[in-house]
Amino acid sequence: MTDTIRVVIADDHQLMLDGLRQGLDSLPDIQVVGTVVDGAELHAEVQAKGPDVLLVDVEMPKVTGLSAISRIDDLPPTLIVTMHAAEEYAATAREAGARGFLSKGLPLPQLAAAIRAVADGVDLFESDPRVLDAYSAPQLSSRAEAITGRERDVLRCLVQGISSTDDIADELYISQKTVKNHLASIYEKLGVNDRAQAVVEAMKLGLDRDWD
Amino acid sequence: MTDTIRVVIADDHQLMLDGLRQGLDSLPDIQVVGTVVDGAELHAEVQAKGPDVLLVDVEMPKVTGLSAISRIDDLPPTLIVTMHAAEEYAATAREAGARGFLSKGLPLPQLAAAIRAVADGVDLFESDPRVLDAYSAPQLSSRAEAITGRERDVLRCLVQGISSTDDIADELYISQKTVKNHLASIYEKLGVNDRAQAVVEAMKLGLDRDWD
DNA sequence: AACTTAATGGGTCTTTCGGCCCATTCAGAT
DNA sequence: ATCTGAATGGGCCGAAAGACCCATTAAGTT
Repeated sequence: MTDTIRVVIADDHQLMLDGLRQGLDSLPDIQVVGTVVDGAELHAEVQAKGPDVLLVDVEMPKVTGLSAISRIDDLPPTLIVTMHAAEEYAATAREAGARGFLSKGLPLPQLAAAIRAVADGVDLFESDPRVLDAYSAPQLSSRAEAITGRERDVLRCLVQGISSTDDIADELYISQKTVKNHLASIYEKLGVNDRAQAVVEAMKLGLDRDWD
Repeated sequence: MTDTIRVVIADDHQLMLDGLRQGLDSLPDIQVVGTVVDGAELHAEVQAKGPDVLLVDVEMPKVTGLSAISRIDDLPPTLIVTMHAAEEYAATAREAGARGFLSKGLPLPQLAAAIRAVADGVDLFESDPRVLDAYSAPQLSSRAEAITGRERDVLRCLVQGISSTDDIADELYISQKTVKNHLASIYEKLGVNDRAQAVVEAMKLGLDRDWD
């Protein structure tokens, strides 16, 4: 249902950009559509990509994160991240139009939760921190939500390399026929028509993991 | 052939840790086996995990990266990373036993190259920067190396969801028979016996991407 | 009480897949 | 000049997979 959240990141450290891109892209509901290393390029990137959420580092050479976002007319929901736990910028960040203020000391799942929250219209400055709990689990797409528990078990077998009907049946203690039935349902729900494609889709949708 | 390089990372920013872990783990030849947020824990982690390479941030609260590594007896090849391009620490880093000194402004592929280089015994302080070029491509495992170009094409079709013999044949402009031949070779080389397992292995070994 | 859905199972039929035999061509290495 | 390996192709056959019908049970919902 929920479309994937398109994110643009601004940070002067390329390593941080690459790392965040990998981390966020690995989640089924978040997609990094652009990165910039300088506040000066942010404006153009936002216009070009039209992201749902902006992730901006305060500390940047030339144009700081805060002044960069304050000069964007149609600012998408924006999160400010900072190296230091410093609250000093928080007030200014809020004035500049940001929706939240985070430390880089947070683990990635919490960042992801914050992204989902602001994408949903939440203003983290005004909210109880506990609202994040509601956004901690990745939102699966409608296709993925339709997959039942037992079907997930079958998919997990597949991505573990247990691919033959017999082996899956042994693994799950059910008959070969039931395995085939589950697979047929999976094919229909994912819009595929064999095991190889099911594996690809399952990984793309993140159905292979039990949620962190 | 080359075993995967086991890496431990020390950085006080959890986000950076999570990001790097994702980024490096996505490479077929590098595996992050441990992370610490504080220099104080580094010693214990290194003893517990016995990594091939250490990746340490200089700036850390309590115990700095440099003092942390200098008190490790059997120091593995170590790279120091820093936020600032500052050369000030470089000399001290070298004395503390580090093999290289990098800025966080580098893109991830270059970090990966540096990791492979030091894992191979190279001392980046003493070497021409061009040595990194030799380590820029991920080292594929022996199984993966055996895969020929055309077989890779077939694998790429599979991970794109083109899984039936007919579709692959159309995609690659060859006969169905040739597709089956290539698949048979792939199965043998990867030690699998159907397309679904081949997809899983291809993704695990990183054979699905064209190298960055 | 009636309804839905998940999970389990059966049967049948056609298509596809994978294993095993083979040949030809061409490029590069010895 | 020979040899090897990659890439292309053929045929054959048994086993597996996928598509299509179906039923039963148990757990929730309304």
